[in-house]
Amino acid sequence: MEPSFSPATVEPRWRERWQEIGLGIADVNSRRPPFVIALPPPNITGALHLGHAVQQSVQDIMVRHRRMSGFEVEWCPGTDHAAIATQNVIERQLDAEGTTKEALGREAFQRRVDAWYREYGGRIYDQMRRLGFTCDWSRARFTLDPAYVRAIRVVFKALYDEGLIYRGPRIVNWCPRNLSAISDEEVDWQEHTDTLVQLRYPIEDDGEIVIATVRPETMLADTAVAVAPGDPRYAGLAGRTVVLPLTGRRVPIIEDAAVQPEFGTGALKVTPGHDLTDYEIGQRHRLPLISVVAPDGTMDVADLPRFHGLTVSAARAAVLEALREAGAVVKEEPYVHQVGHCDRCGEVLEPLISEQWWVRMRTLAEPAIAVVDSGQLSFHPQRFTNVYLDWMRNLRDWCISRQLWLGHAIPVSTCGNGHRFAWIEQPSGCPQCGDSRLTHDPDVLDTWFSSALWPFAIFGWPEQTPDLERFYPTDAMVTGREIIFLWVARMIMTGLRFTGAKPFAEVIINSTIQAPDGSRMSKSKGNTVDPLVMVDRYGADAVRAWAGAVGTSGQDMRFDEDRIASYQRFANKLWNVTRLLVMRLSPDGERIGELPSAPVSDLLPEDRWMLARMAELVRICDASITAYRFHEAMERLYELTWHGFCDWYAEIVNRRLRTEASPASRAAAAATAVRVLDGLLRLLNPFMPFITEECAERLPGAAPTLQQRSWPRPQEYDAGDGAGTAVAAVDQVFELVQALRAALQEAGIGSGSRDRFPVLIRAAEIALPAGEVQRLVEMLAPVIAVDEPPPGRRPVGVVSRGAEAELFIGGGTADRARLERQLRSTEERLRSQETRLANPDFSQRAPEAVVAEARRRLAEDQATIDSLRRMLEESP
RNA sequence: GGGCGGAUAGCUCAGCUGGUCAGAGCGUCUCGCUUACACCGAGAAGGCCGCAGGUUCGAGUCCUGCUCCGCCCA
Repeated sequence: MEPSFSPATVEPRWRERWQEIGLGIADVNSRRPPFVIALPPPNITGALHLGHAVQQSVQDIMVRHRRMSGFEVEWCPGTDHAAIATQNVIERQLDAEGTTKEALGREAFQRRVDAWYREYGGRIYDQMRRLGFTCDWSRARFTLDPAYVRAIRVVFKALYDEGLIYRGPRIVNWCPRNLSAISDEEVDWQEHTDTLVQLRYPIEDDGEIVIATVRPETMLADTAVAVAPGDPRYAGLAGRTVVLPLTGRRVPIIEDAAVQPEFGTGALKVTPGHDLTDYEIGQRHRLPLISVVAPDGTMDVADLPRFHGLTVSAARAAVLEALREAGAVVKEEPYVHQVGHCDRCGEVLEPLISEQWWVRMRTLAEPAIAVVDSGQLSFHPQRFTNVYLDWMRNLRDWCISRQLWLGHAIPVSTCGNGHRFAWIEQPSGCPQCGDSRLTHDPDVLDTWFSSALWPFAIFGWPEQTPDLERFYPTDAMVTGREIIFLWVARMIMTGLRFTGAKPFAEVIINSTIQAPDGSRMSKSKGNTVDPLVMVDRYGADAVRAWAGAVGTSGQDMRFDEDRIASYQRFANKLWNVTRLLVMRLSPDGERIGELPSAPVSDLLPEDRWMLARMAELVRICDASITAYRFHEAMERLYELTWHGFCDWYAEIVNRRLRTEASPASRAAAAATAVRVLDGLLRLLNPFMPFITEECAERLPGAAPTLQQRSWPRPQEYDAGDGAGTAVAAVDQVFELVQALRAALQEAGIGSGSRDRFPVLIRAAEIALPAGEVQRLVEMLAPVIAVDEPPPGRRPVGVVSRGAEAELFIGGGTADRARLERQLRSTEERLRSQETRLANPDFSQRAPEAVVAEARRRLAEDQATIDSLRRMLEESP
């Protein structure tokens, strides 16, 4: 084995092995209980980003753990056609070539898109494979697959026929660049500094009212002025008429609760055609709708040639200038507010009235609220339950149409006689009158409409396929919290409505990784981290272990590359402790053959200590993973592997195997070490699959993959009766060793000293025979135990929990200071324990076990103090 | 405006249902290339757990208020 672990040479080999044996491909006929996750489909045009790496690592950890626990695992991957994103990519290419999609025509454009999908469609899968994810690649789905398209039409038609999908003019977030509607959830709000303008509107007959606005150009479309009900400043004005400057249009003053009296002047210009809030006010008061902005984002006011055709921002300046001329401007001040941008192209969105397709959400939402409310479907961390419920209870109808060139065509046609109908198969005639003059709806569906069906459409729904029967409903949905509304909520609604089942039992929200300064990672800021660069730098195992350690903490986390590096070191450590055992125990230095098993009666205290610690670790890992606290499992695995197994146990085993210990002791050490390492590798496999496979292959009992081995059980690490005592005693010995090392170091003797110093140990409080304590201490510190003080040397006193020792270092180094320091801190702890016990309320009200423990510690500290005092008296 | 989350060693973070819980990694300091590992080993320093009250025998851990920071919704 090489002296250090090299991910770059090891990883490809295991990727190939897993592929060869079909790891991840589920058998629909298996008798094992199923465990199923549908991968939230990434955008097919995208590359793997850090968020994916974390989220998918979490899923792979879950899936690998279940596979070892006896489940038939189906982790179904897929990609999403991401209509707007893809269209933008292709349009940019065309632009670079000096042409446009309109010049190309729909068919040629579609060919370009298909070519793009062919070239990049598999890219993200290749990237996922580099991280070792064990998806069921044989079942990979794409939202434009024919079967998937059919599922979408079936859903659309059902909702349409039920009246839950309708077409109508309403206000939408309009992207003037894409010339398409955008859903509320795809609006990217950014802070802008604009000018808040106060405008004087004359009231008919007499008086005036001053309103505040950041969008003066939309005053051309005002249809009312609103004030808060009961606002004393405007008492009696409701019902009167305002004459708008510039247009001279007469509009009413109304009262509406949506008006915030503290904002601006407390009077609001109402422009239902160009503002969402105003639209709702307009609905309530039956105000007329006026549009002054065209779909391309220019002013559409033919009767006002001064403004007609200007862009909105040019019009803003022009209208303001005209208002100044008219003397209508009262005040202008800078104002910071949030402006909606297109998530995909960054363009400022224009709220516009537009004819669109909508889904009525109310009836779909009710069961989706109930299933979460009743606890049948739960969120982790739990607090996201309310985020979901609040949103669901205030749902607006969902705009599902997009004016794009690619995506799922809205399956609706209208015949020459005006009959409109939804269809599943492309129709040749009107089902009502047979007319064959059909016009298809030109719009396509929102991409989220298709993702909403993901958990069941991937398994062939609406056909009753064996996959669907076996793998649906799924067990868990792992995703980011920004996706709760976009996906999760919609999946729950459609799942319940169309399959009668909740699409997954649990929703696990993974942590969000922020840039090191705490800001959001984004491409535009250029502060993103490429997970594959991290893989190149530290290895896939390190990236995954890091993801496991941060992915389910429920907290946002600043990116810290050093933390990934620390898992690279951990992988190297694991490699080297394996290397140690292989070098000691294999004839060829490459692979350990079968080892004789050691009976419990042959185990030495440290063997039992190691086994008991291992059994405890298995229990902790089980509990943590079950509760989705992967960070806890990873932390404990790291801790015991490095600081339990490598630092202590392997050190001892190394010496036991090299010195002339008895054959029984050698066998016990070898068997225990290999058994524990094998267990650690299995526990670590979900987190770090490559390194663990590579190491496990060199141990007895290797399988083609660790994924075919079983998940460790605590009973495998039986340490015999009284293991608890052995653990406590060995812990005490280790503490004694540390105290000795510290004293030696203080005397200028490093741990690597070739000299061995005599030590006289008194360890009556350690529940081990004196010989055992001496044996362990001699293996772990540069000392040699003696029964009598050697003549002519002054001792250096050492006290630890349950033991004291005298070290005989030549020359007699002064060490009173160390003992005094230790005495002070022990006395301090003793005093606080004393006051605690002296309180009668404590001994009466606290649980007995707590009180007993306090007494035990008090006694322990008292003994330590006694030893320290005596040593201080005796030392010069 | 409403809601949620955070504030614990220099940095990034753990601390489950209140009783060693004051921790880890990185960084810093001191030794050491001891034939598994310098991607290492040994030792050490470093924090009144944001502030103020309260509940309790006992509070980073529960309650209230406040101050900053972040996110979501309107």
